Amino acid sequence: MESEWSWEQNTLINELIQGMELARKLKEDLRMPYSVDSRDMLVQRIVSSYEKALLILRCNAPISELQATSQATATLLPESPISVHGSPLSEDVDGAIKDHKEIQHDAKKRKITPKWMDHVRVSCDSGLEGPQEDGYNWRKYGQKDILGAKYPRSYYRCTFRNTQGCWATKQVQRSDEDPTIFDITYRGKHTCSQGNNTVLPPKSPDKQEKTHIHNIDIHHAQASQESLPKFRNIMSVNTEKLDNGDTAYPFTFPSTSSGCMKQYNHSFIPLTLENEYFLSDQYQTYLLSPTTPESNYLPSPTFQINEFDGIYNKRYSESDINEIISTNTSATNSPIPDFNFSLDPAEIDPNFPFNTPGFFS
DNA sequence: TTTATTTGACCGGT
DNA sequence: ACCGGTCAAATAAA
Repeated sequence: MESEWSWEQNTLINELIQGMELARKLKEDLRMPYSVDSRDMLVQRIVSSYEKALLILRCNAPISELQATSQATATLLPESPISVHGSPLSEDVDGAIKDHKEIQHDAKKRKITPKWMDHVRVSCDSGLEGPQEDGYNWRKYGQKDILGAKYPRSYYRCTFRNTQGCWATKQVQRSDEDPTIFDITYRGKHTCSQGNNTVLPPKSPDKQEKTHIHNIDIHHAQASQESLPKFRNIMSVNTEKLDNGDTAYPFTFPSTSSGCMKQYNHSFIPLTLENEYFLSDQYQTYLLSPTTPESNYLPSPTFQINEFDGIYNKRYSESDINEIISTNTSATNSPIPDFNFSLDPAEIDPNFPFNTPGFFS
């Protein structure tokens, strides 16, 4: 928790500094006669930076505060999950209820209590394979045709399930109505190092390259206003209040920080900061600004809940053993967040109490 | 050779 | 019996 907090502090400072630098760039840019697009992009990035910073602050706010906020604005479902989603489909609501029941049922059976669940809606146009990049390493373990659904549902589990006992899973299903939209259901919280440190373990250079190109493409498309890969991230979050009174606070950045978000006014009210935009303008399209590549690796700052005390007592397959051995070597690398920012004292108002006690309280 | 994906089989719940 | 979720052998990709 200590290192996590530190990470959040760093990220917060990073975002604030980034916002400040971008604002300065914008200021310079305004003196030039060119590139309105560039200005738009800068503004978007500034907004995004402050948005994330505020999100971090918010998620570290006292629980009661968060609760009050969410309950004041959200339409509550029966059984109390504060369900929020941007989907116009009532199916999501049903799914949330159903999953909630499943969780309760599972809790009886296996003594494993997934604490929270997100429903994230991501869409992208062609050219991108789908919402696979959400900052975590997933391993596909199944695919199933679902009754009444055009497209099959894919099942993923955390790559580190066996090595670190991380039981996070997700399901990805392409929307019937809009095939460019993927409904992603997250189950369980990451207890692996990528969840704890909220950074990805080092990827292979190859993968890093791919990701980087991916981001560049998005930036370029936005900057040039051509063939914009419209990342419409309609986030929805489902917070469940559990029997023991614990409340887990979902928090997730969009799988990409570039794109366009839309929220419908009849939907539930998410807890996430993005949705404050939706509240202020209930049918607003919000363009997420492109940010630095590393910001794409901002997974959920984890409110660590180690409820997954179930023991993976199934037999290991040969590939699993291989996975354990091979992944352990990389896991010991202790990935260190690469924030790629520097604190230039000259750039910061020395009177600004970044490090005063209580600033991060 | 290692790692990830595919896909039919299997399982438990309804 | 049906359905959704998971397993694991086979296969593909790196």
